[in-house]
Amino acid sequence: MLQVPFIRENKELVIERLAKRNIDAEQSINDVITLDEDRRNLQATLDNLKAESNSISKEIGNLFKAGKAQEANALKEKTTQLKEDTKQLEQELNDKADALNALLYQLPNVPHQSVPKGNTDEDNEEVYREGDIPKLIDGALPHWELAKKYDIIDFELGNKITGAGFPVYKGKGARLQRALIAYFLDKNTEAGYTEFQLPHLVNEASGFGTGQLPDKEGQMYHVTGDNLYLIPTAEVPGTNLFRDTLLNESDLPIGITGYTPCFRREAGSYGAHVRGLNRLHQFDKVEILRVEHPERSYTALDEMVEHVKTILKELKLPYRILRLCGGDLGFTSALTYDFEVFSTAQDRWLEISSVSNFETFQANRLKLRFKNSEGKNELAHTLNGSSLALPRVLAGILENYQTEDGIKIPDVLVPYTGFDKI
RNA sequence: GGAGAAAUGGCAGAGUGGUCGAAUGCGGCAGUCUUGAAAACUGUUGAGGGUCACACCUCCGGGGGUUCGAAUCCCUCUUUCUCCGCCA
Repeated sequence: MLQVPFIRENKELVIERLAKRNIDAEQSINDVITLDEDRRNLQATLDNLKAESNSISKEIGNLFKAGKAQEANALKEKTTQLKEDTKQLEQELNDKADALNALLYQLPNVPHQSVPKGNTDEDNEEVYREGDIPKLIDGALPHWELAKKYDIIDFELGNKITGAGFPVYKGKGARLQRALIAYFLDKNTEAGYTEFQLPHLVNEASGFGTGQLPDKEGQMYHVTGDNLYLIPTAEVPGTNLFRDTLLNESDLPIGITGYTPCFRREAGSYGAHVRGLNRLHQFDKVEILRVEHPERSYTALDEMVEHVKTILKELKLPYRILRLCGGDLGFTSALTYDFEVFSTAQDRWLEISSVSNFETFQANRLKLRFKNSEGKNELAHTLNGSSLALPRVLAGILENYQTEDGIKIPDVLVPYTGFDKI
């Protein structure tokens, strides 16, 4: 959620930057400013009314104590009108605040100046590319065929137990999956992130804190019996660790990592591009999260990008990095870099990581602040990224490492798998 | 799941209708003393809004209510603890 004082002081900039998302926000921004002004005026009036009734109440108390019941009762009558006015003003104030908040919830984060204007993923800007695209063997197969051939992932079995998008990993497939999780976690802790194990179900307040709620509940599975949501990413429980938190400046930066399964309804996204592991309802992901001082959050973003690069380099997978354009940028993000691995057998790029700086957008909802050097409370910046999302990495490995006599395991993973070939 | 108890400032812990944003202790910060430190003593020390600064408003787990007035009474939700049941 954007900060009203920021909007007030940077009106033109906000409108201009939101235009990168192809949003004409002028009307909304003007409304925000007006509603906020009204709200503050109402608040001031209400405060005065309250001050008056507070002092009358005090007086009544004193009169009773002095044994002047008659005078006290006379004063009581005076408060009747006050109470009515207060009630009415409170109602008006609530209405204003609700209207203001409803507007604010609809406004996405202000994109960073480097974000290119654009509509779709075709307008994303490639900023880096590394790794040679391997020459495939004759008769190279896409990963869903390989999964069947080597009997390591069973999609039909998942269909039976749950439904489409819930694959069952078997044998070396399961072991490779576990190896990847352990490898990613080790790389992240080596880089200074603290490992966490987080809940896989979250309450409404958490969904709200990271921006899934309100409005985007369609992407999450809802457990109605207990009014909880299955997490779509570790970002939700991970970032909400810091909800309603006041940190010391010396606590920053904070870096955590965690493995969780992720559950996404992906309503309406069916078609040719969702075969195999490309898009699932349940998948595994290792996430990195940071809480940063506003002055160095973009340095931190660069560090996270570099970190993910080293992992992909070690895995020897061909990848590229995109700076997302305004139209493709997530609602809560100011700047996002997507990592994509090249899937040779499918001849397309697969998104395997998304690294974002949310600046104060989440922190404002979370009330995540730190006490700055002037002793004032200031919103911190939050960032997160995948390192990495498992299924598409797995797809990339299966397809790019296939040989005539099996699938080779990347060298760095062998200590984790215990075998070097499937 | 059943029965009972509880939730107060960084922590511990008083407070059962008015002068309580809240005693006291610990902790923190500043000072005195000391070569320095400790101890002792003195002072200070919650958060949010608002203001140039004051004033003022709000906050005693969340929400609602009673009352001129609520930390205190009532309803409700959540969480924690104890006992019983069940259980990886």
